[in-house]
Amino acid sequence: MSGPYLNVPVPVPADADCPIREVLDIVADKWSVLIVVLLGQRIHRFSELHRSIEGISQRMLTLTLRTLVRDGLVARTAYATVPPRVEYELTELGRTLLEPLTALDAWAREHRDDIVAARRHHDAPESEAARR
Amino acid sequence: MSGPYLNVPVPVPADADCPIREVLDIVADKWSVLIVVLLGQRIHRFSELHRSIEGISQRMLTLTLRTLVRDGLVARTAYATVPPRVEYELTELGRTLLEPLTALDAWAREHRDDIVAARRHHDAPESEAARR
DNA sequence: CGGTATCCACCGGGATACTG
DNA sequence: CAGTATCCCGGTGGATACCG
Repeated sequence: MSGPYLNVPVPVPADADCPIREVLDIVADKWSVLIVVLLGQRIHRFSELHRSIEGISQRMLTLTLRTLVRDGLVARTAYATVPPRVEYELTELGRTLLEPLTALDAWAREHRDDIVAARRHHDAPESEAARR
Repeated sequence: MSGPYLNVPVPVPADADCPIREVLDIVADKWSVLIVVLLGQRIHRFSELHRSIEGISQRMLTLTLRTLVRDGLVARTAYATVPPRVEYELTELGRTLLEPLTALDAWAREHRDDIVAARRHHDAPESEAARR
């Protein structure tokens, strides 16, 4: 863990069907990860998700959930009560995704300050020396 | 590792500034992860990246690299030769991102078949019984 | 409550041409 | 070689209204 580069077992991602591109197709959108993470904590009703995810529209919540169900990551259970009640939870497959997502979350927590610092340094007006 | 849910230490992601959303802002686009992964293997010249990432336009490669440099994940080195030569490599910070990305890649490799199966099952014409 | 349906604005991103 | 500049198309996703 001390060499200049981690020896990652990833081949060239430019291939026609490439695992990295596939996983990006699933999670690299605005809402999927947030939903999976929330469902990783407990079962949620539709309206609970709607309230918990600030800024999401009803439409996008529906569409994103539909895709997650289709991909086998989320299970949908509808109860024929009135008013209706629909619950969403992670499937076994969906739960396996929590591990890498948690790693990503941990990375974000550890390095958020570094990123903010990098941005500030980059956006600093021209010369890095000479302050007046 | 056998309970119904992994106990992930992620809080509600709906907060104003939330680590998960921040990391998504960085990697949840079409090209950033592919570039980081390629640079995780070795230094690349601009044209090497261009050839290695199938489907990327010169414009998007430039823009994405610029953002990655700004975020402190990638370092850019230009040599004043003619013709010019520009090399991109991961920074120390960028290399730390390889670990969670590798976890995500491993997940994709392990579960790609499950996802394909889930999709096929979901898209199966109506009734799961009765084949005629 | 948990959706659909419709309309539309925005912008990510491709194609192409040009430059230091 | 490594970009920049311009144009423009299509899909993502928000707002709103309606439905079972």
